[in-house]
Amino acid sequence: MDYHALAERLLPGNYPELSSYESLYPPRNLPKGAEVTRLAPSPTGFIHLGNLFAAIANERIAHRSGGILYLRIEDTDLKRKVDGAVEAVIKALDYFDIRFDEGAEIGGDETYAPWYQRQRAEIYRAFVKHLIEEGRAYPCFCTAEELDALREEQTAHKEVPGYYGKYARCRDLSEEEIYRNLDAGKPFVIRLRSMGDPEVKHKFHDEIKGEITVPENDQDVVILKSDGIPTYHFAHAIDDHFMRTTLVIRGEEWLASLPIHIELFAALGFERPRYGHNCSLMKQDGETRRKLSKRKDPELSLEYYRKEGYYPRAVKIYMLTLLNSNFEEWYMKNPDAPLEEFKFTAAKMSKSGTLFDLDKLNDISKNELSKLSASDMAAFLKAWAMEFGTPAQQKYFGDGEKLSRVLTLCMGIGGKKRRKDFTTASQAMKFIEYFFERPAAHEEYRVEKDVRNGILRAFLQHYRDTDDAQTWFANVKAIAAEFGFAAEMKDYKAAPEAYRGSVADVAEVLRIATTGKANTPDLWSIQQILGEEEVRARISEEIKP
RNA sequence: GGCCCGUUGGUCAAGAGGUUAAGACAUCACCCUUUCACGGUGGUAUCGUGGGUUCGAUUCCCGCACGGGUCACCA
Repeated sequence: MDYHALAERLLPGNYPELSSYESLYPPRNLPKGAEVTRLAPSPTGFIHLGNLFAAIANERIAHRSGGILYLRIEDTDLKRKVDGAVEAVIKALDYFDIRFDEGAEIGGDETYAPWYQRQRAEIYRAFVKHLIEEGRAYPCFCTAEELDALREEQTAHKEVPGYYGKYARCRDLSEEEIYRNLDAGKPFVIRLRSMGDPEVKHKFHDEIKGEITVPENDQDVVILKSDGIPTYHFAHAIDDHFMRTTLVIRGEEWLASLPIHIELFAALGFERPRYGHNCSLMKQDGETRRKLSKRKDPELSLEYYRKEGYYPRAVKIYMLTLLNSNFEEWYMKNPDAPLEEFKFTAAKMSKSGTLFDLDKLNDISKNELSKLSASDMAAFLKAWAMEFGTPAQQKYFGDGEKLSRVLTLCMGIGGKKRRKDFTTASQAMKFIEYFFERPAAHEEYRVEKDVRNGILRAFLQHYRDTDDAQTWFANVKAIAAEFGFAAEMKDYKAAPEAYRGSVADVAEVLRIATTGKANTPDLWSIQQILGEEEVRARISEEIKP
């Protein structure tokens, strides 16, 4: 068969010499050991923790080695395209300090552009044409229905499904049949003529998993779809070669198609990048665990964490602890060192699926937030409130001086121990709300109403804004004694039956009346911030007939 | 079902042919304390299973079980 004539018929026109692409996209001039990695999302705009997980690994490996991280958009499937998706991805990752050196909507070195696969159609076709000329690729006229029927038949006979060997009907079409189909205007795809035998296995070094065995591919996979756009597999081989990617860190779900990629690189005569297949982030789902899914787990979208007001650094630290098993230890030893100093390696990445643990994230968040200065905390909360907060919450930030006093108190700044009361910005808003508004509701009092009213009245009688903390608390103790509560906890513990309760119960009455909550930071300090007038008003309101 | 990957406490995990099998989160108890949040002390809890190799295996080898992934003109 005249493959050149066939190639010309299938993909007419003049394409550049293949070798010219090698000089058009020359090897990168980078120091030895520098890794070129990439993120290659499809433009659905949806980005979740799993994407961030992989993104951090790629970013760290590239930048730690003095290499390049670039963003390529895999838009070969039009159905997946969503407007503004690329900007959304860039923005979402930027929130976590993931910066690209070059790529779609980023710019940077234009040598390896364009970064949208749809704009690279010519390169793909040039190489597909070449494969046809070599007899390594052929047109296939099978319809979707025929392929479905084939798959069903194979499944029914317990055969491996797919387009291979004797099932590859168009593989050995005669010249005459091919041209008859073409003349009839039948749509076609281009398939790889696979030379592999899946019974033959090869050892393969995976940067994360170590030695693995990979069977040869025997599937005549589609490399060019009927719309003239390549499939992922083919675009991957071309792009990662010409964008000079050195290391592909990607999800484990790609391991199954590694045989295809290996054959493709070989057929094209390209040197392969190294690969590392990282485990997926799992979620407990009833009895079993499964990979995080975009459909079922909206709460795992990055947007969710932004809305809740998680501190981005905390999320990043949690991801790093999952990503590199020795990170946590390093971080404990170097709490103040920049995260960039950690020696991130692919080899230290986990081989097995990791269950996402919200408790752990929350713990890290709490700790990270507790390290912030009052002004950094204010800036973080404000940014959150302006985007997600209620108008009332936004108003908190109008009075900078008061806010600063509130945060100083709530975070225990200046004290011996930092407070750790909240995990997210949204929790923080709830935590400080009583400083800015009268409590909308009061938690339930444990002390009965008559006694309660007595305590509140007595407090109003003795309360002076100028009292220091000791004097203030001495007052509370006196009131406790007056109403039959133990003024000293020790006394109460020694003989609980001798008292109506303890000074703790009295303090609780005042606390709830002032803040609406049974649990707060130091009440004297809170009252100092609120001011005498406001405190009196709130307490008076709680004296109920 | 075929193929591939994986399996140390509830979770993330360190670890080496001989260890009291680290640490963190969670959990429980106690201490501190006017509440809470911290902080402190201590506790419960782990090598999937069967067979080898070996003086000795959680560690090395094989089988099995279990979990996961994948088998598109999606990526």
